[in-house]
Amino acid sequence: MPIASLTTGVIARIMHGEDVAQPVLQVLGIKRINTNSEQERYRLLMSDGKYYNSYAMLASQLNEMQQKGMLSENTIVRLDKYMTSMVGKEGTGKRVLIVTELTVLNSGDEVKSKIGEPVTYENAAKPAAEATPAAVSAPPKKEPMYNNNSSNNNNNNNDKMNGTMNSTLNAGLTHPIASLSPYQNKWVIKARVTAKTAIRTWSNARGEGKLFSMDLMDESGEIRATAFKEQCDKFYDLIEVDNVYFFSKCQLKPANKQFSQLKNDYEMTFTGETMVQLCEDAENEGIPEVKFDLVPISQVASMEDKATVDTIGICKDVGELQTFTSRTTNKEFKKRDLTLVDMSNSAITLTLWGDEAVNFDGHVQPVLMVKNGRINEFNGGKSLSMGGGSRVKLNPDIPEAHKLRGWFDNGGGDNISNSVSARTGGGSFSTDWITLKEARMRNLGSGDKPDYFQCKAVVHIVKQENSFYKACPQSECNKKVVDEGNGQYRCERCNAAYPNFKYRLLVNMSIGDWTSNRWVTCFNEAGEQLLKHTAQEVGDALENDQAAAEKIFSDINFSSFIFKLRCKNEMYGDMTRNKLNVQSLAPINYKEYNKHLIKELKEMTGIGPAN
DNA sequence: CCCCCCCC
Repeated sequence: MPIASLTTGVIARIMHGEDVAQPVLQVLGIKRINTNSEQERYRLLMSDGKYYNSYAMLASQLNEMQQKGMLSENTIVRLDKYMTSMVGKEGTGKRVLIVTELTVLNSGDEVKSKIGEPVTYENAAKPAAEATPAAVSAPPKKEPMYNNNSSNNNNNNNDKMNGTMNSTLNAGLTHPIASLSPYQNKWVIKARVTAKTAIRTWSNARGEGKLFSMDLMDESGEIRATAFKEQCDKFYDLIEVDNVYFFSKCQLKPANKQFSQLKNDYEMTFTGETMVQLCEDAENEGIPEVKFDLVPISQVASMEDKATVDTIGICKDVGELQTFTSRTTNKEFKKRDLTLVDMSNSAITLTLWGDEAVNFDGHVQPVLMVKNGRINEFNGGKSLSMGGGSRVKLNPDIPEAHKLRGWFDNGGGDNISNSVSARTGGGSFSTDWITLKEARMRNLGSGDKPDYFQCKAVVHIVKQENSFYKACPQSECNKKVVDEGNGQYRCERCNAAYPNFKYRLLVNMSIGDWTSNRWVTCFNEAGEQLLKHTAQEVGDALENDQAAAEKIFSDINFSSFIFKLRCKNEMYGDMTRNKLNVQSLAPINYKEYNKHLIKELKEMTGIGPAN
């Protein structure tokens, strides 16, 4: 590669405020800055062959280039994106150059030496008519700003800041969120509010107050912003989720990763000088909407405990508000459980917390779209809980939501066959993958308590005979009834006779995985899941329409599922038999199943990537 | 300057 020529003298122009596209510079040195946090920051000594600038910073998203050794001494680079800003107190501050995008044109080894005899740019004579940055001029106000409150009597200062922001906006000079850092404070971002918390109060040894926080997003990334006390009151009503705003004059600080899952090393705090201005729809171009990777509820059953998931469903049932005291923290919590259903004919519990639980009105059975719902496994069932980065959207205006609405309003939710959150008594740990052969070899089910495991298996034979029974119509009683032959059905448990009964399923079938095959029993709910028909439909078909029954049963032959099985020795007279009951079955989620296979392969061979 | 997301 020929050695690229430097843009001679450009550093003086840039540092006096001129915006020069793609200057070519030489790196004369780079070193890590000591910061209070663990954040890595690098300071560059850059030369244009005539001048050098020792106050250049590498934006943290470019740290990797330094770590890879791409920015060694003498390297020639092209600055594709950069900005300058004042650091430190007005008047005494230094102007720094922040590099956010760069391309290496020649490696340091290639160039070998320093080009020219550069001197500090501060020795350069300022241009006669200095190109003033647009941001410092004060054009007339364009729109009302939500800026300092009136208690700040420095009105001049306010006007200047209004001018600053508007003129920057007029010039289209907003900054990408990814470029924000504590090292420069003159910026305006244009960002969509993707989430907003309720106002929360705190009281601790260091004082008390209130706050709310919000998540902001643009094309380059996302950041959390928090407004305390006065700012909390001032901005809470103004900020609406999904709107796009211009923000400026917030304080940046390193994000505490323990509490934030947003992809940003920093977070920001509103200050007395913070300005927020609504950006009208017409100007929103390029600011992305939140993406929801919607997964059918049925699939959550085969996802990992503690993972997060996006899903959408109808709020079919709303639980009462519950209050309890945490045993570990002694704190009181409020929660409300909702039941979401979708067209996978599956139901899942979603738990709301705090004010969201108190204020939730689900009696109109709205559509709920959940972003980053946290999966909790409990006793073999999976439920969703709102936590850290979770958010929920009511009746979103998207095709999926309208489809669900139509489905549900036409009775779609009446025959939910799969309850993802149903507890199967499996303990709070996640279910182990065990093959059918291993289950035998390990004598699973021989202890006092049943054993639970899951496996991928194919349906071999489903027995039609005795696959259903007539049960007591009382909702809490599923006891088999005796047909008295006079149109009455007697339940021994309730000691009562009824004119009706309900069908219940008790399906025996042979399933096989790659190691072995076993006869297993599906009780009612699992049976409905398996046969994809309600017990009523199956019973009707078996009693009245043999051809329909034949189809229901043959349709599922050789289908594969992830089976969750309960294994227990049971006594039949003086015989002990090892019984397997199907707790639930789910379509194979290949992504999750492959994860399990890869893990197994790695354990067997010791070969493979970490994790 | 918050920072808990719990329970069965």
